[in-house]
Amino acid sequence: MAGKKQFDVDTALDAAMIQFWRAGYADTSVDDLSRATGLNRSSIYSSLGDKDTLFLRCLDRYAARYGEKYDAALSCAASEPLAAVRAFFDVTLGRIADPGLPDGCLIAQSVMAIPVLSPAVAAQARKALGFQRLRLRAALKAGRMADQDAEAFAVHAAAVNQSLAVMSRAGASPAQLLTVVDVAVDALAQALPARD
Amino acid sequence: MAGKKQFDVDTALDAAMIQFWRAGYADTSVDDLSRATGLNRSSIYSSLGDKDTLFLRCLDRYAARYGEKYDAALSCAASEPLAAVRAFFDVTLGRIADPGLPDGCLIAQSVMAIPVLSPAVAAQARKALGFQRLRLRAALKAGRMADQDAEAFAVHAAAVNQSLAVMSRAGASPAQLLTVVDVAVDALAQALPARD
DNA sequence: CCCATCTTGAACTGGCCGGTTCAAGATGTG
DNA sequence: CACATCTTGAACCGGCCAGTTCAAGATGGG
Repeated sequence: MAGKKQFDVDTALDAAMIQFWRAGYADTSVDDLSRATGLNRSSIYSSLGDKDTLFLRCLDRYAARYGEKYDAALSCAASEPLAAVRAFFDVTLGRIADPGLPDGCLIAQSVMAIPVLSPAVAAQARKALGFQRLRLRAALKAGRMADQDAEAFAVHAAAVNQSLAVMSRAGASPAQLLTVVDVAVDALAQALPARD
Repeated sequence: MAGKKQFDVDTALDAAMIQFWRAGYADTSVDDLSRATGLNRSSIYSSLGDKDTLFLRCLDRYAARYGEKYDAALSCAASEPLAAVRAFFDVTLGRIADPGLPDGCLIAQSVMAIPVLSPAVAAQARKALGFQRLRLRAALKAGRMADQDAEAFAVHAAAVNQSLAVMSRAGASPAQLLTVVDVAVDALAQALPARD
């Protein structure tokens, strides 16, 4: 297995991302990454970069992949704010329900570890987290919701979304998480007409 | 400094708790704990136990201290569910606003790290997290709210409360966190009459 | 005054950490 | 076949890790 061909970098990045996602930055060693990707230590350094660089790439990858899904869900129901929020939550619930993926959320988890992360990684995590709220706000405004309402709703929905990561990490059942979403959407539905 | 007297164990436990709270279990070494408490390595082992035991004690300490505050806040406004929920959030906001304490929440942070914690610690973290919801539910039921409404409200408020930990960890301003709470309480207020 | 008691600092162990280097071998090309 | 290219495995480095042990010293009680 040498000469001119290579392993699949994308597959390796996915494996590394899942490892970081499951165990966090601090509790993932280069050896863990080697085992997770099936790559040699040397290959990781030569092809994926050092631990910090690799984590940053995984964070970007995670943000890009699920960011697209959130965008797609929000835009499909852009004209109906409640449906958009529901679709937004469904992306999260779907990801959590996937048995092939770790619980929680790589971004929320990284944010919780900010005091012990490198400045570059911390900044990226903060940025990724903030982007969720901006996505929501943009979608709600696109649904012709008033600016300040869109901001308030986005803040609230983003908050509930983050709590799903915490609760799933604690082993909450899909039914419990669905309850959280239902109550949140219900509360927003009740608040919506009162604000119009 | 020897003979028959001792250092203050409570003070040392507080210092250890804050260290774990700031940096997390994985990123806290016994040396860090030694520095944080001002105690010698030997003294930590002889007086506070090994790292796992000490972390468990800190988790208990955290849960007991803030659990009492949540209970007190909830019971002061037991007859008025919305006021109780508001008082509940105020405890969290107050803790976050305290410059002498780390951001976030030790329990939420520990829950996020469950996959890499020892089973005993993981179970304790899960238990402590679940207790928040039970507190809220009990208080709401004491305020004569219907059982299923109390459960739904408790789930929702606990979720928002967890998200405050994530957001404060990301460096959110007190004003932003207050917005999250305001929107949540507002949404619950809108939903409340509709459910009566 | 003297001794039992407790703390303290330091050293040490065995192991894993992140990171780097290098020779050996597999591979496809000419 | 011969060669250049890339991967691979393994070893090594300095450092930090958790955990343990022990002699020296400070203290208070008798």
